[in-house]
Amino acid sequence: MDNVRVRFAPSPTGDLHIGGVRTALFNYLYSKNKNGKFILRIEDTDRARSTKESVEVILNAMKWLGLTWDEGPGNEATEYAPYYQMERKEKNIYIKYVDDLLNKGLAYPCYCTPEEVDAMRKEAQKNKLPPKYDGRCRHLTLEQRKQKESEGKTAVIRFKTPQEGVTRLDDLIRGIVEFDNSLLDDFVIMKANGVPTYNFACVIDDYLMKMTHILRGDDHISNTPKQIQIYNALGWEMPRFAHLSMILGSDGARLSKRHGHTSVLDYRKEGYLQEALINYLALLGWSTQDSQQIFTTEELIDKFSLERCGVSPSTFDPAKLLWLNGEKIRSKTPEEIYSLFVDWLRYTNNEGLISGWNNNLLKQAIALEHDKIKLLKEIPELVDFFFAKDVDYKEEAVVKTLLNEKSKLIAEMVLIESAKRLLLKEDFSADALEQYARDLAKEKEIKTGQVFHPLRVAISGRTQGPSLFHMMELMGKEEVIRRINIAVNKFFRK
RNA sequence: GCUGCCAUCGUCUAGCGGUUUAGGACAUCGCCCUCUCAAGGCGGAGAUCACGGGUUCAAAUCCCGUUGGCAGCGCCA
Repeated sequence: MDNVRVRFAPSPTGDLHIGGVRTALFNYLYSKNKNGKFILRIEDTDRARSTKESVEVILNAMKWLGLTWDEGPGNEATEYAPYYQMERKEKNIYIKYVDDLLNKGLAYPCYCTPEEVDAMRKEAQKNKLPPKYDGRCRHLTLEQRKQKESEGKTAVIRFKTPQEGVTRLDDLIRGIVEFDNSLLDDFVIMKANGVPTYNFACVIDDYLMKMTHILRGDDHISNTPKQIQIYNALGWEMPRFAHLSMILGSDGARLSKRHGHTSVLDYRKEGYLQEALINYLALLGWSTQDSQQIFTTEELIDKFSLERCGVSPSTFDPAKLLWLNGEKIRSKTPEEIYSLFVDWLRYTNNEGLISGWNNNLLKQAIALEHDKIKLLKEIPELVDFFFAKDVDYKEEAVVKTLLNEKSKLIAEMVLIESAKRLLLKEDFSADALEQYARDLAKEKEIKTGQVFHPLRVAISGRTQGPSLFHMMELMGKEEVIRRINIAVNKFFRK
């Protein structure tokens, strides 16, 4: 099939979910792999729940993730606006086909109230039958319709669903699935307010937009027979369908707020890289034969295929995402991480966190902590001591290392000696400093650790941190000695 | 309730009838490296392939059933 055209069609009624992003991603990957087009269509026909904010969230998330779409209603040169169904409704795109079906006798107005329909369904369910609208308005005469309308009743338009035979779906992922037509009811295609319903607008747009493949969540599979019926009624050729497996939360239920972050943008706020999220999501429901885990987005595009999409649902695992994020960060240069970090500060309005920090020092500090960063948001806490005027001595570190009963005297000696001797040191490189520390240990007949640890705590205030001597080198002689003296004054001067 | 989908280590998965003592990854545990924390390296534990029947010389792989999970059943999308 040439000229593959696929779409992501979210409804703007809330945040963009992980599950939605996965669907968008697979559509995107498929289109790019086939050298086709990826389209974004906002399904905003639910006037009560669609919000502008939600549209913004979707658009921002898509852009952040790099899931750019290739087309829109306008002819903008660089960035397309997506399609909006309500805009298309205003252009009378859908009504035309509603009329068409009405004229062909394949649809009819229904005057039943929602309450009446609801009662029918409940009744059916009570009798262990599939809940259906019973089709009572199907055979209303023109006379009766006029009567209803004169009573001021409003109508919805229902589609006349064939009640016999089966509707067969040849799904690209799941194979052949058959649905008994007797289970379908005459569903609404246009609401009383003149807005088309999802199952209708979706078909009209997919056809008009020349979609070749519909990749969507498994939860849509039972909508498919209805949509197939519309295609048939209109005499249209169908796209191929492919239903993706669901993503569940750790408790086996569909992913929701209870499982932590559900909006993609929350992950951005946490300091995840878009490529980590992309890579992780690609692994849910898709795999390569060799079970490769780490991919660049280009590789994903290159290797993606529907044939290798799985059928069973998967559980979202935050731990693996976190690992992947660390992997992605580690694969970057300190310079790149710095720039990602600055973007993150701007995005989260946290620029204040590094006010007064020397950029160059920050970059080098990032280089020293390179392997440890799992989330961008961790960077400040990892390196802030480099920029502190007063060393913030973490109590635990001090007690454990400096004031420990057994090594207190040694720690004091090491610091006092170091303050003196380092002052005279000309070569302040990491190598030279390490040599100095080892020599001191040897001379005083103590263990190297007994020199290293007090120095680390005195200088940084903590027991953990970057390589001690690189840290000292980066701080410079003056600052190191200043800090050692702070520690001496604070803990050893009576 | 009805209908549909699904079922391999805790999790993501490889596997499409014999090459499997079921492979990889995350998590977990241990060891090594080491100035701490990481990262990295090595290794361990972890799956009677949901269960029960078939088909076959041979089944995780094919068929049927059971059970369980999930989804859908709107003038929501």
